[in-house]
Amino acid sequence: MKKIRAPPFSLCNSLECGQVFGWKKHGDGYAGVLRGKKVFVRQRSSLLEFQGASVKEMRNYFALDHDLNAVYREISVDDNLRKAVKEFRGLRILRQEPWECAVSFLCSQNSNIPRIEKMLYNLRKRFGTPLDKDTRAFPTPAQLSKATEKQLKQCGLGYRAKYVKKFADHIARHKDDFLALKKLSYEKAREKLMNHLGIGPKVADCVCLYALEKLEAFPIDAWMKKVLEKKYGKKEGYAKSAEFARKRFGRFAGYAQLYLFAWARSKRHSLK
DNA sequence: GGTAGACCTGGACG
DNA sequence: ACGTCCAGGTCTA
Repeated sequence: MKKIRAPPFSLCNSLECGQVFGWKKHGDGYAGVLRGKKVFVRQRSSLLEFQGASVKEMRNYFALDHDLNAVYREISVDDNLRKAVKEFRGLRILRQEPWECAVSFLCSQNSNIPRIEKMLYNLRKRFGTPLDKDTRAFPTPAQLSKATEKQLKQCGLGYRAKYVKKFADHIARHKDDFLALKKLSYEKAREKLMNHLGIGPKVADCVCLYALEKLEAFPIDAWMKKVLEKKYGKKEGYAKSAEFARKRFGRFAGYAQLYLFAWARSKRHSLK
């Protein structure tokens, strides 16, 4: 078992806050797939212990280079944030693989977490490369583009099947698109993502934040809408609300979003 | 540029 | 049991 010291870090907060869908509880840790390799990871006090990937890959994926204390200093501008940070300390915004992240959030629309997990599980099971007898990698763009819309529907995607199909076809033909997006500004990358059928403001922001390192992205979903309304008196549309958030929380607004999201979803706070 | 309805599906609720 | 509602939005009109 390899080890990295990583304070402040919380593995369960990072993997269970809803930013990523591919990890499964396994014994005292989690099992998942990273860069096509099966990985097991667990936390013991401030030590991140793992096998299946290199130290460098884990550092990068878990964003151990993010200076969380600096982030906290910038986003702790009111009581809501201070409480959320206190409760979810160590939660990090991961560097997900953009393709998998985009498909995940394409599937997430107008659905719920158990069902999203089921869709993604079905996609892996049916189209992913086997790694061992009970693990499959997330299907590549080429693998998914070979799937028919009907097969995708059989995985439970519903009307999202068409979106995923079209997106897979495009990415399979333009393999470097995500590399290019990473180099663009947040605004440009977001605009390009939104050109795809099925990717609107929210999904685009999720991909920007969780996979393209655009930490100023502030995805607004149903939960964030409630938070903005109940805690900040904001009832405006997406663009204005996001602008408000970026102005208030600064260049790490995305971190503020994820902490507020986790905090709202923990249900210890009435938002009704 | 902003806003109602429809949309696959399955689990929860009455 | 069985209809209705709703869920991490987006498209279309």
